[in-house]
Amino acid sequence: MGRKKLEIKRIENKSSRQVTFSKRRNGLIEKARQLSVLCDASVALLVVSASGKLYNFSSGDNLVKILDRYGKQHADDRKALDLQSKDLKYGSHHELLELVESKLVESNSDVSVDSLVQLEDHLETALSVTRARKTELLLKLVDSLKEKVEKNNLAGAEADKMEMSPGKISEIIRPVTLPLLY
Amino acid sequence: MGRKKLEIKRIENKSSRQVTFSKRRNGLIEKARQLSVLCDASVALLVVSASGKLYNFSSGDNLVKILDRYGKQHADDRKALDLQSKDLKYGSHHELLELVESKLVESNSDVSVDSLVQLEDHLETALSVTRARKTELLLKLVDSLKEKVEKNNLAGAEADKMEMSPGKISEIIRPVTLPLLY
DNA sequence: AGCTATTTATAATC
DNA sequence: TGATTATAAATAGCT
Repeated sequence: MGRKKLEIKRIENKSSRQVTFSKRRNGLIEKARQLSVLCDASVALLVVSASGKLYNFSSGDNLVKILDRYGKQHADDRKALDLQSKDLKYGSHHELLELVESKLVESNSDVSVDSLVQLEDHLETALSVTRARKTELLLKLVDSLKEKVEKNNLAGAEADKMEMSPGKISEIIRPVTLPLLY
Repeated sequence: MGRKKLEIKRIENKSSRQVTFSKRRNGLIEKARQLSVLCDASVALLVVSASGKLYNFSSGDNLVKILDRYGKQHADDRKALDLQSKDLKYGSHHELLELVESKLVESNSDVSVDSLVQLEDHLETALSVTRARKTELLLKLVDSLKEKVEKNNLAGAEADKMEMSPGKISEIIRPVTLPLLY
């Protein structure tokens, strides 16, 4: 929808790829918002640029607000954060599945099966939104730690006793994450 | 972009809401696909209609293929499915966080912090895609259980010894899921 | 599900 | 970046 028809394949020119990314990302997020409002649907959208920046949208504002409360309560506390995500993430989902299965084998109603399938979808979407929100909380945690490090550098100034280059840190961490990324 | 300008608020007429949902959902998914291709970005999109049907898109095809291998190996086996999602879900993410924190407090390099932040984003996106895929596997599981139930009904035909209405099943399950959904 | 009149999104350009 | 504008796309209202 521009001056020329654009083929849908990777844009080779780096700067126009970036410009297009920025425009289309905004457009996509706006479309997602519109769909959720117009049609009363739950929408969760995650976009990560090639350079690694995260953008997201989710229609689950109620959920986000509740998670915010949790997050503020425990603020910078790592242990509390873990507890929260663990609680929200697994227990109930697993329980629900146990229930779904045990009830399914006992039931012979198509309608009930369909409603269970729908329920699972809702639950999974809610969990996805929850997890996206968790990312945001983790990013804030990282930022606050980063601030602390910067303050230490200004104050103590004897900070390079254990300095590590970006390269080295990457080497340590990539082996842990790669099996998940492919 | 239609015959009339449409305000962005819930469409009250049920059938036009449904039609609009169908059209715009397709449009949104196509846009998501285009963004991922044009700009080399990772995109994950989840849409759940008001009636509970799930539609999703993710650019993580490599990931999906690997998960398919896992899924086929264990096919209909519930225990294996749980093990799989647990393995993919928590261990490495948690380990990564431990590493990130311990290295952050020891490091004073902005660059390394940024690269870690990016790494976390990538990881979280990959996990989100993984979880979306898990939903699909769970849905297949439910379907296969449903089939089994149907077969039992055809064969044995003494199946209503423990029948349960849709309403009753909902009552049992909602209390478990609601705290997550709001 | 198809069909257009319109509205939107956006590619090129500045 | 940010604004402009000519065009391509998406889609609202009908059938």
